[in-house]
Amino acid sequence: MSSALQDVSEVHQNHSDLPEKVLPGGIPRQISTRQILNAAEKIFSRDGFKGASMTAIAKEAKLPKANIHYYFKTKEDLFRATLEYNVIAWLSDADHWFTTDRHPRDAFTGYIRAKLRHAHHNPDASRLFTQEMLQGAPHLHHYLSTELRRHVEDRKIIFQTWTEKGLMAETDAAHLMFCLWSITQAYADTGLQLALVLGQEKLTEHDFETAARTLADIILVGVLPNAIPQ
Amino acid sequence: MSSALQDVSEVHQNHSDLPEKVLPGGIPRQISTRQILNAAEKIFSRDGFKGASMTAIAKEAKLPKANIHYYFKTKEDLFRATLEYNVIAWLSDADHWFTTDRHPRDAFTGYIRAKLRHAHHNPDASRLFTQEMLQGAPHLHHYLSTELRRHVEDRKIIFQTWTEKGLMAETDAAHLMFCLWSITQAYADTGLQLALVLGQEKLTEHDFETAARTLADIILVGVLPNAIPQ
DNA sequence: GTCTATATGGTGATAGAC
DNA sequence: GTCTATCACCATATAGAC
Repeated sequence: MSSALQDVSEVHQNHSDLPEKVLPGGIPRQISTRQILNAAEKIFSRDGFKGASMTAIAKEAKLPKANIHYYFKTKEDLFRATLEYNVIAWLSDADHWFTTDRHPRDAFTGYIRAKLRHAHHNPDASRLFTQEMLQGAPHLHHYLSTELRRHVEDRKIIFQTWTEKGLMAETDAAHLMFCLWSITQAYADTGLQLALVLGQEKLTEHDFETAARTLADIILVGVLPNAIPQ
Repeated sequence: MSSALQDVSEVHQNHSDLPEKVLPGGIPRQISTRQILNAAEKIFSRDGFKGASMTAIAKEAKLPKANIHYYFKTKEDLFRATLEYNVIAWLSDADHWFTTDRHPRDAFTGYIRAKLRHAHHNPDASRLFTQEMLQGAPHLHHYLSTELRRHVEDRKIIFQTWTEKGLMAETDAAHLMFCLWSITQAYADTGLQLALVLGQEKLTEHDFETAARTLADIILVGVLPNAIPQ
């Protein structure tokens, strides 16, 4: 299942365009496992690891409960597989926007828009990640302190380059990335509730557009140089 | 229990300085219920509504499980009470910073610092709120579409006044508040995991200080007028 | 008011027929 | 590979002794 960990650099709107080979085994096995993983993503994201039940996942996948245990021995195994297959690839998906040859203006705008698109189209994967973080990231501990940490370190260097070129104000990279990450995360996880506060039924494409623009406006002005407050 | 819904305008670091009368009944009942509610806050915030067990809450509260059911008839009742007692008051706690007579610079700085302090000192209440939002806010539906919506409407008017006075750039109030809210929320809910990414054991006071400063820097420059990007 | 003991139903996991 | 029937266990909730 380690192939699911590799960086998926193309932007995709759902999992159907992931390469077939990420799931091992024959065709019938692939169909069943994918069905199960998609169901698991939905149920785990809504109820958390403890709160989710194998019965609910089986019902969602329209398969007998025993089949789930045939493909994934334990609930724990299924959860890990769901994180790896549905979440981790998605996590680093918007990252190709940060390269030294880009202008920070384009990089941040592009990143924010890409992440918000993901938020809109893969709300379950996003919520699942948040659930895992809320519980203290027991399964992602290693991933956070290695791969994700490396990502942040890379950003730091790119930001420094931009700052030296005079393209960007001096900012703490880790906290800035955390800001961007948490806001886009929030739009995915609690967009419906935000709509409630706004007095709407649900978030429209237009709201995501407004969100992206407001966010980019705030971040950009705050991050680009030559803007002195007060 | 409706008295717990009222606005608590003073900043407090934990629940011990809430007025005694928010919990009805005699002294022994007060002691037990508070013990239970604090335990419930901790367990529900970690495991969610479905994931939490009455056994775990009882163990945390150091009381027999039957006593919990004596004071709060069902798990559902306990959850509602926990939200109302531990969360809703805390939610509107940092709001007194937004008044027309303040300069937006002071208002935003004050709000961010106050909210981050809460995040630091009441991580469980914060996480519990996030858990509830993740599950679609089934218990807070009414609160979101009435009281919280009114809060956002009030902010909108204050921001407009500031904009007219030339103290603030024109910004979408709802999305700006959502930004502020979600970031501070994220520091409370996933601060430990952020620390992991930063390569530390836990978030120190110094990190919260850096967070507050970075955040205020970004937001302020983006929100105050006369700052033209690029 | 407090707690022990228990009723009733749902849980993850498996054995074994097909 | 698939699914029915069933296991041992843990959940919420309550009855009734103190």
